[in-house]
Amino acid sequence: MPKETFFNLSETKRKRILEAAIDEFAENGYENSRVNEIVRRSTIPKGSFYQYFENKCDLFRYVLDIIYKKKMEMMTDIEISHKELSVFETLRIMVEAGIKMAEEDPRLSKISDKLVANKPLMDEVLKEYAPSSDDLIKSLIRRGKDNGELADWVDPELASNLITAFILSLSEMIRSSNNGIIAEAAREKYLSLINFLEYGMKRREDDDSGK
Amino acid sequence: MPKETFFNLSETKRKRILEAAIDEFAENGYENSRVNEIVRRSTIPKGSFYQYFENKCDLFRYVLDIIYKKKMEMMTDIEISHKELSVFETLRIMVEAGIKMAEEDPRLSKISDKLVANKPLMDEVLKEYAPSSDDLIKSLIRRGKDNGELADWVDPELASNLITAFILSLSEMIRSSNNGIIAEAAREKYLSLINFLEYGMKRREDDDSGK
DNA sequence: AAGTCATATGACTAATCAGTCACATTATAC
DNA sequence: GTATAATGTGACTGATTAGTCATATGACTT
Repeated sequence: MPKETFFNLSETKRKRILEAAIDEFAENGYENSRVNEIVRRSTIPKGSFYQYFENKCDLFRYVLDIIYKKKMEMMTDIEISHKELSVFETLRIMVEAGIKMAEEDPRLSKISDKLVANKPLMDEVLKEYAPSSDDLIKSLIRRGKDNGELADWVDPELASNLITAFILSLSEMIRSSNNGIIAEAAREKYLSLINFLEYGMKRREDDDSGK
Repeated sequence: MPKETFFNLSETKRKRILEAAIDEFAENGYENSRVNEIVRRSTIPKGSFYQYFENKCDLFRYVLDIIYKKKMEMMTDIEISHKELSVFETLRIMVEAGIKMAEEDPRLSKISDKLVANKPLMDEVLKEYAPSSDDLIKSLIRRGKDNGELADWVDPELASNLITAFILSLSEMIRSSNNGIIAEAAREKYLSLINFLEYGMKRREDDDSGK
């Protein structure tokens, strides 16, 4: 968490610093982002940076926190943790929220994508957010298998990797199309791909599929 | 390509340098690998390194070349470019070759996985290996759509991303299981996942699926 | 006006790189 | 044996980092 001094700053200055940080993290990911650059872009002296933040990591985690809260905010009205929803309904909601994020501020979705793609860093961060070693999607899959929604042959580890990967690649497609029309096409692709996954993974009455 | 001086070296020394480089690249990927470390591990002076190679990139591309040739070698007996094979038969062969690689030398498969996961670097490298901007899998998908093997709704870009991602995650699973028995389980998962993809993506007689 | 405190500042340190270069050693030629 | 060329060598350069610190500024207190 940033120091008190940061929160004592005027909103405009705080915004300026955050914008610079988000730009830098979105462009380069955590490891390749440079404090010097954030400092240059937000026109604050380097010394001040370390008055506001413990270190680079401190600022990064703060940005992640903002992203996390924004994503959660976008999902609240649909009450994602509600048990009644099926695995794929939940996925559809998560995907819709992701698209909304990517449209609203592509930089934020880029930062989380870059994080998810960086396995060791992601594991580090997950330790804080998720008590178990499971991420959101993996636990969703587990629940689906437990309540018989998903076919027996589905491997939670593998399926969640697959789903994560496909969300990532779609998210990238949306971002690379700064054109709203193409983004609409990507939304359709998202949903058709979830249909595809549902079609392949759901448990059937005469269950023996996939194997 | 390494300089002539490198190829004039005794085989043991050349091996030692290559082993050190493969270790380093597998552990850290291209960008985070350090020439200093390669030099230290292979107990050659830094100056000599630059007598043998133009620069770090020169050595990396040479290692990639070795990996590429090894992978091709593993696929030759099955003649992958043969037109008769279906998309998913080809995929199965590629996956089998990938598993063989990962078992034989996990470091090599780790290097290529790290490369594939690094989009900008991968694009750079692809320019040299693939004349078009398509990688192997994307052109495979295109062929499958052209000859009516795959359903109309399949998007080549998306499908190849998806397949690449799932091969990556399985490859990682195999590597993380240094146990042969678990590797065998992963092989089964690989194949069942290709079945799953085939099941979902192939064109049906009464075609309207997935959409 | 003097004192006290939080904040501002940018030159500085120390580490880590890739890559170079002047000089040393060894092999080859005559 | 001496000249010439090829190789070996590690200290060095220059760039780029994250993070520090001594000092300056300004605001508020008495």
